[in-house]
Amino acid sequence: MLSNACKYAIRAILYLAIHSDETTKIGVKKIAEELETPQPFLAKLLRQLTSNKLVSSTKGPGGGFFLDKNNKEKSIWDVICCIDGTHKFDKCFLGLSKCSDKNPCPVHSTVSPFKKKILNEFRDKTISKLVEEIEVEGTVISLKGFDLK
Amino acid sequence: MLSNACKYAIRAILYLAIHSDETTKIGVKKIAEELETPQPFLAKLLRQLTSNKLVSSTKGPGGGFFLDKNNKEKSIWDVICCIDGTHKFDKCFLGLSKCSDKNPCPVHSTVSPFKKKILNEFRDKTISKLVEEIEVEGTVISLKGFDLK
DNA sequence: CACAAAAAAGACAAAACGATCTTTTTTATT
DNA sequence: AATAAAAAAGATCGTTTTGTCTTTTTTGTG
Ligand code: FES
Ligand code: FES
Repeated sequence: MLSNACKYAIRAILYLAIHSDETTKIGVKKIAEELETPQPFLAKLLRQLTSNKLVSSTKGPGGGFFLDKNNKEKSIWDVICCIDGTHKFDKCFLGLSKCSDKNPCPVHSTVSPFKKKILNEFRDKTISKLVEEIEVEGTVISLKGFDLK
Repeated sequence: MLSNACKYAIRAILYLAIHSDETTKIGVKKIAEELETPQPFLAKLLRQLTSNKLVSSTKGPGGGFFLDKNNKEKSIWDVICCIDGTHKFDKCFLGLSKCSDKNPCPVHSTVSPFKKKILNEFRDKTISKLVEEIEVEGTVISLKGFDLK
């Protein structure tokens, strides 16, 4: 569904949403370690997010990445648009150029409701709202330190 | 979600399910034209499907691809397993190594139910059942000839 | 048998994606 | 001013995916 890049980006944003603010900035190195993602790759993604106003950053010693008030009002959907673009969600599951109720493919009726619902949730829920949920539900953005067998 | 290859394969199988049988075989050329897919690429995929018993074929003049009784009892899921493998459905939406209710990621609760539902439908519905539906509902596996603006 | 039609097989090319590395710019601290 | 820490920028590399091409094998037909 999403590219690796996009998954890293979303997790990084959530990490920043939880652990950073205007006065607590975090460097790529730390983020990459915590999320167990390739560091230079993540750096590039963070740049892209920063230039699209989804993440804030300051250079120099003590600098790093963080989310400000504005950034926290963005949504997962904004991140997806920024990194992957929307076409994956527009396209038909079987590769027809357009997914539409007008000329549905044979799996349209099973796939389409799902797509719409997820899309709405991703679009409507702000990062800060999502972080609230994370704190309540105890969900997880990294498996670092987990002992999976 | 699915690779291009897999989408082509599914559509090709559905095409064959509708238009072929033991006595009416169809060549790659025709199939590729009707589905508007790259011909040599599709040929390779059909070979793969054939060697996995999802499609039947005969060589020589008058030969071609077709679905026999057995082939029509397979499911979309079988095609996906054959071409893409299952890992895309096992993996977490945000890229955590395992998607599980045990250590859910922040979007697990919105994504997971749908994944399960779709997976079941793909697994349980045979190709022949699906073709029945296609005939009733008038869904479409190619946009060839459609005038989309 | 000779021929032609078709799939089977596999080598090869191009593009997208994933990831790394090096250099430059900015800036806080000494 | 010098230094060092950090992001910004961009060049580069490897792999996977996608797609093409050529050759071989099989087989029905005249
Ligand atoms: S038309 Fe294929 S998923 Fe909607
Ligand atoms: S754990 Fe992420 S989708 Fe299930």
